[in-house]
Amino acid sequence: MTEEFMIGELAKRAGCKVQTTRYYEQIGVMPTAARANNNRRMYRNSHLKRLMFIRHSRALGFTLDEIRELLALSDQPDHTCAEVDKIAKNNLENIQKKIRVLSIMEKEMKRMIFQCHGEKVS
Amino acid sequence: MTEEFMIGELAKRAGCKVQTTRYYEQIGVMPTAARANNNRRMYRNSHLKRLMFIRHSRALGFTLDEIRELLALSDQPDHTCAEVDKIAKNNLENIQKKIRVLSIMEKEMKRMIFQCHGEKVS
DNA sequence: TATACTTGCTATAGTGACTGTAGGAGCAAG
DNA sequence: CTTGCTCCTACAGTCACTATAGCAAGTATA
Repeated sequence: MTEEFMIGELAKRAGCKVQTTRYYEQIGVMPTAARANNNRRMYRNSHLKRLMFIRHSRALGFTLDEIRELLALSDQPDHTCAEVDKIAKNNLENIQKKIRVLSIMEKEMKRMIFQCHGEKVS
Repeated sequence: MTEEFMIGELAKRAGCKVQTTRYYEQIGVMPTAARANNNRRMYRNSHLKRLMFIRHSRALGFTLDEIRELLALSDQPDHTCAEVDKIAKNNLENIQKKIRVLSIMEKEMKRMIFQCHGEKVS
C-alpha cells in the first residue's frame, strides 16, 4: 500500500507551491516524476521527504547547489569515504556557524521581549 | 577619531560585494551614505555593523523585508511596547525553529562523519 | 610628467530561485 | 452539460543579487 498522490497534495504537505515543485524537477534537484495515464505527475512518500528536506534547507539559507551536494551524500553510496568525509565536515562547520549566529539573535530577541515588559524599548 | 572609509573597504570588511552594498542603499536597508568632495560614499563603523548584521541575517535565510523589520526594532525607539513585543516574539519563534532544524542537520552530518570512519557510507 | 592600474561612480543587463499568469485538458458534483 | 477544481506547458515577472559598460578620480611606476 505505497500511497500515491499528485503534485497539489505533495506541495501542500511540504508547504510550498506547485510551481516550485515543478521547478525543482526541471533543474534536477527533484527526480523526473513518473506520470499517470492522464499525464499527471505521481509521487510517493520518498518524494515528500526529499522535497521537505529541500524546503527546510532553503529556509536556512542553503543554495540549491549546496542542497544538491547534501542530497548527493545520501543519494550515491558510490562516494569514497574521503569525499563524504570532506563534504560532511565542510557542511558541519557551515551548519554550526549558522547555529552560533542564530543563538546570538535568539538572545537579542529575548532581551528585547524582557526589556519591553520592563517598559523601556531602546 | 571616528575612522572613515570607502565602499570597497566596507564591502571587504563585511565580506560582500561593492555592488551589493550600493544595492542595499538603493532599496533602503542601508542609509544613503554621506559623500566626500569627490562624490564617493564615506562610511564609519556603525555602517559596517549594520551591513554585517544584514549579511549574517541573509545567510540565515531571512528575507530583506524581515531584516528591515529586525532593523526597525533597533532603529526606531518610537515603537509601542506591544509592537516590539509582537515582532520580537514572532522572530524568536522563527529563529528557534531554524535552530531546531539545523541541530537535526548537525546530528546527521556528525553521523555521516562517524559512519564513514567506520568504513560504511550508505 | 606621462602612462597604466585601481577604485570609485551611474546605468543597465543578466542570473538564481522562485511566483504568477495565460491558455488548455481531465474529471467530479450538481 | 456546465461549473469548478486540479492538472498540464510555456512564458513573463519579482527578489536579491552579480556582472558589465563607460567614464572620472586617485595612486604607483617609468
